[in-house]
Amino acid sequence: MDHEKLADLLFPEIDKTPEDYENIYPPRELPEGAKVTRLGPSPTGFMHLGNLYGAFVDERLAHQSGGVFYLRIEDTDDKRYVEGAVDVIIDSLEYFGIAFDEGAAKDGEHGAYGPYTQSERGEIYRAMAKYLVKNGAAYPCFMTEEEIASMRETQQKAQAAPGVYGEYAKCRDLSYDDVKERIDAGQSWVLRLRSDGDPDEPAEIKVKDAIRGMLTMPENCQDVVILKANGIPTYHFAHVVDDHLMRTTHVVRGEEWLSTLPIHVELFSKMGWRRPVYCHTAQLMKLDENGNKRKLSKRKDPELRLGYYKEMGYHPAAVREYLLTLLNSNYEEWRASHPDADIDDFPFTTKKMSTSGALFDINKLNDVSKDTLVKISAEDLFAFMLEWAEEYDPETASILRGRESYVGPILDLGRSGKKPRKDFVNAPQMFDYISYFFDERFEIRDEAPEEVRGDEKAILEKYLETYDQSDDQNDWFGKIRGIAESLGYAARPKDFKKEPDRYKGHVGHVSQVIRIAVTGRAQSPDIWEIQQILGEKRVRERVRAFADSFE
RNA sequence: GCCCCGUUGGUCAAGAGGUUAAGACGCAGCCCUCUCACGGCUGAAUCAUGGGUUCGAUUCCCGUACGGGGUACCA
Repeated sequence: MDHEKLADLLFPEIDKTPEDYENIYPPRELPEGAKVTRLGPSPTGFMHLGNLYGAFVDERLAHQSGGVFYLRIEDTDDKRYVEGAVDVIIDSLEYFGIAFDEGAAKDGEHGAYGPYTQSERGEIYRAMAKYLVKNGAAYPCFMTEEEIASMRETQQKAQAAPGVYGEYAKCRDLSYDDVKERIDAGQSWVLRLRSDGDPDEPAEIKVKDAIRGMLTMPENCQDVVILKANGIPTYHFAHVVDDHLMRTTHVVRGEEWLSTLPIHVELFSKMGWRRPVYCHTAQLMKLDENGNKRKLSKRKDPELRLGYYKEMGYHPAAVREYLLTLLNSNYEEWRASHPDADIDDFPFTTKKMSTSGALFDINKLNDVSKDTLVKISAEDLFAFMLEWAEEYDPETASILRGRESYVGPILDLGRSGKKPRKDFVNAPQMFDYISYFFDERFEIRDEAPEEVRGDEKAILEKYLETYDQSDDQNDWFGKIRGIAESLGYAARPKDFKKEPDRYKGHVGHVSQVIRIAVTGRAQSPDIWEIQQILGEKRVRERVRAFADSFE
C-alpha cells in the first residue's frame, strides 16, 4: 500500500504539511513557566456553573503565571450550534470577572494563533489528517451505520468490547485501488486512526494529571474516527491539533474526558507532538428534587445554569469567592488571614483541587455572600441593586432610581465599626430588607409581643408625647425606659429575668411595639438610627397610624 | 455488560501508617443585647463496607456496595 498515493487521493487539495503550520504558529514567546490555557465551549448557548468553575482554573493558571488565556469555539458538532451563543459565553463570564486575552470575541477574533473557531480550521485539520494517512497512521473507512450497528450486535453476543478495532476494523487494509473505486463510486467515508494498541492485551500507559496525580490506564486500541464524513474533525482530533498549534500548555477540562484520554495520548504521539499538562476537574453536583443526598449533574438544574446567579441577584464577587472556596481547599484559610487582599493574590494551585465532585451548597454561598457584601461600599451596593432591579424588577427599580443619597445611609446602617452587620445576601433580599424605608412598600408585617397586649396604644401615645427627633440615642432610649416603667414594665431586661412576676414585661417588649410601628417588623437595625433617616414627620405618621389601629 | 474516576460529620473539607481526626457552613445551647444581625463560647455529628499486609490502618493492597463519567461520524 502506497500511503503517499492514498493521502493524495483523499486530500488532493491539501499541499500544506505540519511543518508549514509549525512555522505559521511558532512557539509562543513567553516568560519561563508561563501557562497557556483555553476555554473551549461548544456554542450551545448554555453556560453552567461547571463552565465557570473550569474557566476560573484556566484564568488563574494563565494570569498567575504571566501566560495567556484564550477562548476557542468548539463547534465541530454542527447540529448543536445556537446563534448568538458566543456573546452569551463572553458576557456571562465577563459578569464574573473572567476576561480572555486572545481568541474569539464579540467583535471578531484577536491573536496570532487563529482562527479560533473550529469550523474555520478545516484546512488545518485536513492537512494534519493527510500527514497521518501519509504515515499509515490513518485510513479511510467506508462502513455504513448499518454495518456498524450489526457489528456491535455481534460484539455484544460474543461479549467482546464494542468498537472498531482489530478484526472488526474491516477497512483497515483496503487496497489503494479498492479505496479509489469506492470513492469514485461516491461512497462516503470517514477517516479512522490506525491504532497501534493491542486489543487483546492493551499496554498500560501512565499520564500525569496536575489535579489527580499519576493516572494509569490501558492504551487506546480503537480505530476512532478522526474526520467525520463531512470532513469535520471529531473532538479528539480537533483537541490535539488545536491545543498543539495554539501552544496550549495546560488543558483544563471535566473528568468526563478521562476515559478518552488514551485516545488523545495516542494521537499526540502519532503526530509526534508533546502533550500538554492535563488537569481533569471534578464535576459540580447537586441534591436531587427529593432531597436525597444523591449526586447528579443534570444540565438543566436551574442553579447550575450560570445566568441563575445573576437573576437571583447574587453579586459576582460573592459567586467568585464561593467558587474559589470549592476550587481550592486552602482558600478559606487564606481569606481568613488576608481579609482585605485582592482575590487575585491568592496563590492558586491545581494540587489543592478536589478530585471528587462537590455538592453545590446554597447555604454556604449565602454565608460567603454576606461576608463579601459587607466589604462593598454603600455606593457600589446601591449601583448593584439598581442594576439588578432595572433588569429583573422594574417596579423596584422605579422606587430606587435617583435615590442614591437617600439609600446610601440606609445600606450603611450598622455596617461600620468592628462588628459590622452582615445582613445582605443578594439584591432582592437587600431591597426587601430595607423596603420599609419606602412609603410605597411600608407595611405592618409582624405583631407586637404578647407581653404588651392591651398596652400597645398607651405605649405609642406616650411615645408620641415624648418623642423628640433631636434627642441623642441615650436620651431617646432613656425616655422609652421611662415609658416602660410607668406602665409596669422593667426598665432593664435583667430585672425582669430576675423577678418575672413583678413586671408585665421589660423595655425590650415595649420598644418592640415602637419598632413595629416604625418599620413594620419585629427585627431591624437600631430604631433610633432608622428614625434619623426616616425624619420626624414620617416617624410620627407611622406611630400615629399604628396607635390608631388599636382601639 | 465492559472500561475509567471517585467515597473523611448534613454540606465543603484538612490530614497522616500510631493525632483528643483541623477548619468553614448549617444545626442546638449559652453569653453580649431594646429586636434581629454581628461577635464570643460550648455542644451534637465523620473516616462506605468485607477481607488482607502490619505490632498497629481511616491512611497501603484486593474484593463489595454506592455515586459519577465513558462505551457515537456529541462535546
